[in-house]
Amino acid sequence: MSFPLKVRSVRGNNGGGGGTGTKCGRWNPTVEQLKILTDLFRAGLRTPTTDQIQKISTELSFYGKIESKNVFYWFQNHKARERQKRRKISIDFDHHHQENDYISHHRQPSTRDVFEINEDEEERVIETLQLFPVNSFQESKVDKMRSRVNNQYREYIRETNTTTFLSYSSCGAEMEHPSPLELRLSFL
Amino acid sequence: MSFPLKVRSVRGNNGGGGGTGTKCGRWNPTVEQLKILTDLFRAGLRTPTTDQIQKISTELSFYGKIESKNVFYWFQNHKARERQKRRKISIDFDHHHQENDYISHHRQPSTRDVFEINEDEEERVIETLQLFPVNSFQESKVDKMRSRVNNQYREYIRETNTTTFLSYSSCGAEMEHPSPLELRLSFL
DNA sequence: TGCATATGAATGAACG
DNA sequence: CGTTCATTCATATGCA
Repeated sequence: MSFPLKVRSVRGNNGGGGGTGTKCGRWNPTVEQLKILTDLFRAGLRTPTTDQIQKISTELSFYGKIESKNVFYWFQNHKARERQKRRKISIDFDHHHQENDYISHHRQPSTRDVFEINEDEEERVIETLQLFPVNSFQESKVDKMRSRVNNQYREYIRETNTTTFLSYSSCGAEMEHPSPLELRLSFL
Repeated sequence: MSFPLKVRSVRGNNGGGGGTGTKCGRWNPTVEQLKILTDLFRAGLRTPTTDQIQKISTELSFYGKIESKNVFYWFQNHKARERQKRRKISIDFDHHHQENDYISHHRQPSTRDVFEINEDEEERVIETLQLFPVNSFQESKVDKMRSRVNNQYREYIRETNTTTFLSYSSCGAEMEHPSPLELRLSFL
């Protein structure tokens, strides 16, 4: 089903111990966090940059304990699973081989197969996000640089901190929790 | 939470398939292999040369199926992830509560840092390893090779074809499986 | 209760 | 080397 309609039971204890559970096991997003993440994803964000991850993390930290790695993993997983889902579906669709015998022995339940074909269709990945107006004119430049910078300018990078966009005017200091997507996107 | 200390589970059916899994998919280090690799890493080894890779691989093959490329990738990944882990620590301070001054941390995100995953403290990188006396006399050659080696494994492969690095004349062509770290290091 | 599933986390492999 | 992708591991969770 599209995205978790499951309302993670609100474990109230998101304060001290871990926010994810009683014993600080693994992070478990709160509904607010999940909504924001999902919104961002639906808006086209797939592979946030480091700064984006940081900002998202910071923003989400208001709603509960979270680390940037959680945001990182979330996007990685979400993207991967969307891809995987699509892939399986297509295979199942055009190939459609039902090898009954093949499944002879127990297959490991660990392997996730995908079953749901339904999906509230996502927007195609927006190639050039316009979500980040501040960076807009620089973003493409940065993007291009990102991949090749490391070859020759490895040492340089430190200096060429291209990110000269500090325009989170409303980011953080004392922010309400903006509900609207628009507002959320703005802090990036 | 340190980390799960997952003893790579039962996939280990090291018999038929491939030693790494039922389907011989990708390599999965056995605990012994992992320990040796980790030891070497902790001892300061970061970017093994081609022959070192060969020797390590040979050594590890006793404990299970392994190819040299696995060793190559392992070090690449381990090094990269250690770095990104460390890099992240600097900015992922507690941001549970917003600082009023957002610019407090300025650190140039080289490209994409990720996060911190805590882990047992690593030894500092030993600048000049003395662990590998055998190669000492051909230091320069090794140095030259080194830059090529770490580009891509393909290049690494190419390298192995054209290079005359069969220089483990007296260095453990066939060996027992030494357990102690000292012994392990010696075969390099 | 026990399995199926959803998903956080980890890591092998590989790309640019 | 930094980044990204694919697959797997490990849990949490939902349901019958």
